[in-house]
Amino acid sequence: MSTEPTSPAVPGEEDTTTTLDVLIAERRRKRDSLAARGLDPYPSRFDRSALAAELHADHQGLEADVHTGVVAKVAGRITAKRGHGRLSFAELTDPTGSIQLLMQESNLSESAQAVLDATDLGDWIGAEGEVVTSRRGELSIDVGELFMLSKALRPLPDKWHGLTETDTRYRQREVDLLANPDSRRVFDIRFAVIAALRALMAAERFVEVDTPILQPQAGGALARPFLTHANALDIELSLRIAPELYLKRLVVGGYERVFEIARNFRNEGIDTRHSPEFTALEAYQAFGDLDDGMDLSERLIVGAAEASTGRLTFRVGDKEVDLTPPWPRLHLLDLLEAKVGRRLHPSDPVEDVRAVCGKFGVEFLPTWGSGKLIFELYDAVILPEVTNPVFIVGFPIEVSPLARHSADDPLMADRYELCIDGREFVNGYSELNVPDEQDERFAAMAAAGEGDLEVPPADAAFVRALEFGLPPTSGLGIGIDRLVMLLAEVEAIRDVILFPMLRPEQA
RNA sequence: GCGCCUCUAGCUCAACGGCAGAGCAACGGACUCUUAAUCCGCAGGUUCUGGGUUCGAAUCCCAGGGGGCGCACCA
Repeated sequence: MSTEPTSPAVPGEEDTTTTLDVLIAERRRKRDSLAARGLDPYPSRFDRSALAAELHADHQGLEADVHTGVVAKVAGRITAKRGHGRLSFAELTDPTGSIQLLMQESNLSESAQAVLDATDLGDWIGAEGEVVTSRRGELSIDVGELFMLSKALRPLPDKWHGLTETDTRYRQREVDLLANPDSRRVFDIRFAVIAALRALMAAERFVEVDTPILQPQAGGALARPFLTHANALDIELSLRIAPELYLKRLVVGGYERVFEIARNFRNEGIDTRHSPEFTALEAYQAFGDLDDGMDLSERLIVGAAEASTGRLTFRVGDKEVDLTPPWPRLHLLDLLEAKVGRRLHPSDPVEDVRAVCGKFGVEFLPTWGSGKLIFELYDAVILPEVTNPVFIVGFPIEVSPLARHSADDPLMADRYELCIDGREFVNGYSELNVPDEQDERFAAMAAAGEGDLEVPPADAAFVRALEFGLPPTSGLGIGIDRLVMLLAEVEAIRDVILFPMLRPEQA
């Protein structure tokens, strides 16, 4: 035991030892003290016999000071220590909860005592002993053997306040997860949602597939892609912005029900609701139309909510959202008529629709047609009013280049969006399966959006696939991150993404 | 991209023009029933970085960096 060299050695020589260095050195010293006794501070394995939650469940309602005669081996991180001389308490936390370790010097083996002396908050510890209750009635392990499973060299954040600095929480998510139970709760919901969606889709006889992320031409949405380069082929590639076109090619190929839980990449703004990489479930169902798609959306979201949280009502800000089905299905043009006081239609002269936009403070570009303007009006005056889920049905063809036009209206598409709390959660439609029409729409888009970085060139391979015949198909996409935000009741998309994109740390 | 806010000990936060402090964690000590244990003692700082104003700057000003929020684009 020696004093740490914390004082400057030579005048003029820079002393860069920080508090953190001293804390780490202290933990290294304890680790080395174990090694010196022949105790491996990083052993290869440990046999756990019980989880904290199991112990609490199996020994409910015991009196104080009870000896059960049951021996258990537990493992986890030390999250609190309370020493009393020759008696110590510690809290050991595993993924299911915490269990108290009761350590009496008289009961501890010699090696257990050495491990106890070398234990800091944050260490991975294994403990073996009888399940008892303390004199105050707390369920505990009366420890006989104690094992260092992995020595933590860095100190943990404050046990009471946790880690609050958002920067650190995102950059060192592992620390956030081990220090902040609420962060763990959010991600538990996320992965329960994804597992539930997979199970629900399997039950609906959808096949899960995976399609290229590196694509010669990103399509299926309007967005600026990330670009990269393939050395072997010496070609430019894009990261996908949506899996849509490949999935429909699989339906052409005979996969009548397919889905992909797809990471998509869009090289655009980052804010509370947008992340450059985000996750969407896209599903395509042959012989279905938009009503089948809305039915499926409803089953998936209700099922995922129940499986991950057991609830159907959620707080969002100061509002409550109720997901209890069935959800209303309302036509976009009807809603707009009620809101703006006149019936609008994509066939209206563009000056008329612009006038309505002006009246409601909706800004627009001169290149936009009546259909796009109607969509913008919807975004500005309909969406923000929505709280509980509502399917909004019928969108202008002008903003739906991959959707089938309505049977009775060539300027409107059989497309719907599911809106909750002012946001779009699902976008779905009856797929356009007429190859010539698709080709024309690509060409029209390219012409209208010349110079626009978001408009992709026509996808010839996709059109060729349509020429082999795409059956009538219902397609939909669900934003997983937003769904998790709703179910976990958090405000920022970065709180539901484990390692969100940030500027790299300075060296 | 533009605007506003923020950065102090390992963590959580004070000090807001006048000696940089507290709690937790650490370190030394007391304690066999605590559970945010308690008590005594001790230590811990490039106040994000660089300039400037001032007798004096963590504090005010300028520039830069990280992060957050809002607006715009987008899902």
